[in-house]
Amino acid sequence: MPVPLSREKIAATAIRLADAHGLDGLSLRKIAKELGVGPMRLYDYVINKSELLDLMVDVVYARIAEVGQRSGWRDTVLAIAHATRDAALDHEWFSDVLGGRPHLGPHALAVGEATAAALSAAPGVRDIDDLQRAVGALNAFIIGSVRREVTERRTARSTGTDEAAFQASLGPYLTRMLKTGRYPTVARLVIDGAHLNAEETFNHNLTTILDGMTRQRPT
Amino acid sequence: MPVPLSREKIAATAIRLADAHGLDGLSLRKIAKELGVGPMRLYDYVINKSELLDLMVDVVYARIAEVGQRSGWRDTVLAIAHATRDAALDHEWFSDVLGGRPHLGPHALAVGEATAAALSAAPGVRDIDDLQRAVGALNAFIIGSVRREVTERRTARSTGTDEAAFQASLGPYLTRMLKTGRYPTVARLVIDGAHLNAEETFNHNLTTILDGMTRQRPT
DNA sequence: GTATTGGTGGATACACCGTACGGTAGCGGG
DNA sequence: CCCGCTACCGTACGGTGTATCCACCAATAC
Repeated sequence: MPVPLSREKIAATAIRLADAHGLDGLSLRKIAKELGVGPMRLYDYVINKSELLDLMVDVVYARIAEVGQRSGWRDTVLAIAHATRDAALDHEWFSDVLGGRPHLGPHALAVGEATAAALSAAPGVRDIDDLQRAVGALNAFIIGSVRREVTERRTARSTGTDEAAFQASLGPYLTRMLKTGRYPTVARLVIDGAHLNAEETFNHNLTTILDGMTRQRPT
Repeated sequence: MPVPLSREKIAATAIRLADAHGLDGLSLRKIAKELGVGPMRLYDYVINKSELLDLMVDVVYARIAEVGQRSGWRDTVLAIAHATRDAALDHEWFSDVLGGRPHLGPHALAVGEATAAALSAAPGVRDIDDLQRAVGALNAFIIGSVRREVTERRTARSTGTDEAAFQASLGPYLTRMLKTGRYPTVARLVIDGAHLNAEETFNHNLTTILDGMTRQRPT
């Protein structure tokens, strides 16, 4: 009644709900109720739930695209990668769809364009085949990293971070598994390795990959 | 009646159905019907659907683990990576859960152990922090690559591979977008770049990343 | 002024989902 | 022989996305 509803408003409240209760807790009925409207009203603005998801995704990409162009190709790539990671940490559901559907919204395309343009200016990227591989590798790394990190954060939150709660929840099974001695290296990683800073690790690996793929290869 | 049902049998038919109709098309009711049983019978073997998913995932990891140990660390890593990719191409739903939940089944742990053990023998991986980063980078790349490839394959299948069908389905929107001139680099990639062999690209990028992260860095 | 039309918003309905629950039938022990 | 227990199973509930129909109301035609 006050404001007549719109795709933007629907996407915004959908994002709010998804942030709060996850993608599984998101339903058209709840969105409609939040907007004080019957469920079927949403279908005047959106074809189906999948299109609504695309809408939400592109809103997030809009925020990522805001980082804009930096001075050098490398700074641009780093900025986009970190912005993507930040966005996924703010909207964990974003990591659930990352890489799972084609991102064709205008802002997603803008981010893709900025990334590709930056990489095409990198040394070692000589022709379009190089560029395609570089874009693929970079995006693959970002998608995988962000997914892993969000998943880790979720399990950490659900089990509790401290040693005791961890031992109590996954422990009965996982510690038994590790005690078998069949997974010594994994055991060492689990026991010794929880203290690494996530952003630092992300940045470190990102740097390594950029270095690796922009190095001149023997033709 | 004939064979009294078991976790393995349930997982097997669940995998068959998921292969055929995707993860969205998978339901406990359909699995039960396929087994000639009431839906609630499954709950005698499985706590809930999520545990069934974990079961399915670990069956796939069992196949990946079969590649076993190779002579050198590098061959081992390559074999595991390719086996993971192959498994995801055989079971596309696998890519949907890849990285989206902790993989704690025995076979998943075995694969993780083999990967970590191999990487710990790589040059340039000096302490456990290096190892943790290396494992993270590698897994991130694999997860992202496989997801991307499966997604591409799905959209290609749904739109049709040939130029005409592609132009007809995504064309009206995507070609219009690209015609705006705002995404010149993406346009070049889309128009010129479809012919790269997927496995080759995967292998190429994988090699690049392994080279990058096993190179000695200045302390 | 009245009848008709068009379009808009809502309620209802359907098919399906995961899963909680209550009953029943078969079987071992007293 | 009867009782109690256990293992199984059908039914039912609350939820989902979405198609369809219906009631209302404004504006037009006569």
